Amino acid sequence: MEIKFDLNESLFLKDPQATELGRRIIEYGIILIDDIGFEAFTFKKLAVEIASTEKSIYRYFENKHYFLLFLTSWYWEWVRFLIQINVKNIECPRKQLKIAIKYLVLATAENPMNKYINENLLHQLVIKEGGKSYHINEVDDENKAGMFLSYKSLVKLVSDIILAIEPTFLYSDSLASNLFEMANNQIYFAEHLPKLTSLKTGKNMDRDLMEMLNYFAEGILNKQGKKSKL
Amino acid sequence: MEIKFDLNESLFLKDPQATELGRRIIEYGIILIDDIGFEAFTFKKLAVEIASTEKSIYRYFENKHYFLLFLTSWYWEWVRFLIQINVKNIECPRKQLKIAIKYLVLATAENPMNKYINENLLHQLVIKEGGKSYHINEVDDENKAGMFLSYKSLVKLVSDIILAIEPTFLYSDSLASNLFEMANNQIYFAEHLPKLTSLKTGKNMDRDLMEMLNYFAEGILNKQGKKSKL
DNA sequence: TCAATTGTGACAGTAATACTATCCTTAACA
DNA sequence: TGTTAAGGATAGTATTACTGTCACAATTGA
Repeated sequence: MEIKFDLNESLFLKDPQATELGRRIIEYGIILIDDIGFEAFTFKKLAVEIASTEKSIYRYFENKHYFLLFLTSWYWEWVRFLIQINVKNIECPRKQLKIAIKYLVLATAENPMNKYINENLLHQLVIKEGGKSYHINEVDDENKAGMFLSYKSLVKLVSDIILAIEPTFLYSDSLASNLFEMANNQIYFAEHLPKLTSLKTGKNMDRDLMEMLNYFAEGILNKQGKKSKL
Repeated sequence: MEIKFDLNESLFLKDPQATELGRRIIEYGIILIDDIGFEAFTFKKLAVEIASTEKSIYRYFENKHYFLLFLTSWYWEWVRFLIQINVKNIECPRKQLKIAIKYLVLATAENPMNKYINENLLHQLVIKEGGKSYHINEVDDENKAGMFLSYKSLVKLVSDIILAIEPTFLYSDSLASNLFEMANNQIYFAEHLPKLTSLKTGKNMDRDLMEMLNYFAEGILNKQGKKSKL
């Protein structure tokens, strides 16, 4: 099976999802960045890996930063897709939020849907390198060009669920974005800087993280929501 | 006035706080990174800026990554210092947490204490580039070498306050680190990706952010803490 | 007070990075 | 059968991220 997202066209020069070479760039690009890190990653190294040339990769992406942005956008689209289809037939918004949290934590742990995208590796990549896609000097220009639309729609989806739970809640966007940022951060900390988190790596990490995020979200929402719940 | 922190010695080759040139490297390094961003920043450009040479800067720092780590560590030490002295004579841990939140938000907005470090710019730098200091492939080695001790002690300080409020709380480390990450992130979003946050830029942003963080922290802690509060 | 050390600048050099340009081959398509 | 597009081969450039050597001035210490 294969899934294709309509990503913002500023992200690439030629849609890599549409050609054999493009898909190999994505597939082995993810593997290589995961392996050596985004700083050490170059199109030259990737070209050698897939037995192609630097120039050919430059025909798809202007530079490695846009490539990273493409990968993270694909990931965000994928998480949004998963949340959307799993939330569709649930009426209770509190249950919807639980489901959203579930899929933002283990988006990739189940049901790999693509021949050429390893969603697990991609999740690891977003955890480690995702922030670098928007912590850049050119953020305002790129934002104007629509390069962050995928992340914004994902946050909006969850923010709307939060508002359905508590329509007068003042911080729905912040809570939504923080759930994503926190999830990825706490996983990263657990794996590399364990003093900075209460999460422990291991078999139950995903489940524990889901519990933690639910606990936080419930606490924050109940504060104000008490009246509407009773 | 001047303040000097004892930072981990792995962070530099020669302590830049101790010499005139070292202090100029710090002063203009912060300005330059703020201006052009960490990716475009090079020791060559900084050398031109301060009318020195690339080689001289390399005598203080192995590379620009260690320089960033030095700056962020300095910042974390500074925030910890501020929280510590302002919390000292307060007994109520809930008030202590409020104070911690206050200083993590506007650490630098008041009382600039250094001739050669512009704490405001440094805060902006940490907001934009801070995550890059530990989202790197070498994180485990550098962690072993003690390069992240400053951030860890800061998180521990706040985590302990949280535990004083609610000794049975399971997520004190995660809540503490998330308060820092969230604060910086939400400011960055407000300034560059406003769809991702409920914060608005402007005169009241700091105050609003403090309120938001307090609201979140209280909600999360009250959940369990209710019994001990009544 | 002379010698040794330290800190810095001047300059040179290198491998890798981040591209850009040109040309050629092959496959596809019309 | 002629035309176009995709990709490979090769070359070239400015910049980056360093390392090495030497010279000089100021400080230190014996």
